[in-house]
Amino acid sequence: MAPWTSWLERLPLRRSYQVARPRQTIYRAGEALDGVPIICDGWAARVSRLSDGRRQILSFVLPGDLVSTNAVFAGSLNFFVEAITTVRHSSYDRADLNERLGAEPSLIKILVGACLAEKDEIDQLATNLGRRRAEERIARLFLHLKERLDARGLVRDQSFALPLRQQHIADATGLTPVHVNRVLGALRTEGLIELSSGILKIANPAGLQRIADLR
Amino acid sequence: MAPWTSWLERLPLRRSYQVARPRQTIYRAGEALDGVPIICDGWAARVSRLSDGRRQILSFVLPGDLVSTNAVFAGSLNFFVEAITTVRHSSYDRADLNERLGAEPSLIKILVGACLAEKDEIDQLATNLGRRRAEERIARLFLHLKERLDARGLVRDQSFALPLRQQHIADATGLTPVHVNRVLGALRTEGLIELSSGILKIANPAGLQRIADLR
DNA sequence: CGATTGATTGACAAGGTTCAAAGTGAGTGG
DNA sequence: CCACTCACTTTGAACCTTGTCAATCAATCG
Repeated sequence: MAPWTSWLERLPLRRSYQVARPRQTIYRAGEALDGVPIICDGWAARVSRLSDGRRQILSFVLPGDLVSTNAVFAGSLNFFVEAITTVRHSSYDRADLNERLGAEPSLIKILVGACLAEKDEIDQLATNLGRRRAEERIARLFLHLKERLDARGLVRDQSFALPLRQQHIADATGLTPVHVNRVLGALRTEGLIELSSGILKIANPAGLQRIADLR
Repeated sequence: MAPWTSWLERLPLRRSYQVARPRQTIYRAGEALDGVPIICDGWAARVSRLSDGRRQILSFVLPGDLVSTNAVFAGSLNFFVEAITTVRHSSYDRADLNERLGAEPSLIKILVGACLAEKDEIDQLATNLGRRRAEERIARLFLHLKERLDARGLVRDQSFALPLRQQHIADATGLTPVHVNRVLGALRTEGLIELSSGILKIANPAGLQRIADLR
């Protein structure tokens, strides 16, 4: 994959930074959104909330990520954005960005590609939630995160910083925190992962991939 | 909502029709796709398949629908397309369509809008699969289909043709056919729906919406 | 008619949830 | 330095939703 973020970093349109503390809601579904938000630093999540408090994490937004390509074209979004760690974020001015896009067709191509990739990701997520069991979902989540972080050079010796609470993992996989805890215990016991104090090590990549049903 | 399909119908680019029989795979994930397929007649489904045979229906494609806006920009797709009923379908030539898009900025707007709507739909699906129970999922599926068919004038007296087998409903909601059967039984018993010989009647819309957690 | 496909039902198992309690670890203030 | 708090993790037991297996029933079709 091409360096995932270069095109974003090169755009000289960035506005002032904002900082959000962990657990803070950065954006509320439906709110007017003047800019196109990107996460500069820290982890955030796209979240769907049900009326009775149930939550589904639709994706994790990692440093350098556009929150969603939707924001480039639409003035509001249908999901919440929440900070997981302390998050530094900023926005492109939508008008500026669109002007820029008009001038550079190659940028449009990249953006469209990102949008299609986002769609494929959600299709994947829906498939995982609908048809995979707890162990599979969690294994895939970890491997997926590892892949994304690897592209950023944030993985060393099969290990990376994982700032997620078990509640986050639960909300991302459609499970309860208690069950996440048990599955993590099992994965640990089987020697597939080591997870403590915010560091996840994929101790047995092949084994985890087998569980994740990844060829 | 604007007439959902007018822009598609007006494009004079349509190619020859093809016909697929029920249960037939119209497109296989990864296959080269020269055209941009649309469903002219009948119901199809976007389907994700796991290696062990599990299946997840990602969306139902109704008459007049583009299968996916992805096909406008990409030469292959990451899901299967399968016929549910007998399906008449055809494709726009991608080059033709793109040329046309270049000439008509308004068309681009419509297409981008459709793409964003597709993303929101999948987000919805993921949320349903991850965080809602069987009854909720099925109730929402029915109400969602009703809404889409209503926009096409295919709903009369709260009733519409539903060509789905219980297996389809199961694959769309992440359940087993047996459990779908039981939930349908319950919904019938509670007087919320009437379903037989391919006709679904929403007998108690308010009640079903309550179950569906739709305000 | 036999064959096939789908719907329905029952008995049982399993995966996951709920509730509740206890354990752990990192601040924080005295 | 200790006690206290807070957020999170871990564990157990009971429970519930959904899945599995298997059989029967119903409808359609050549």
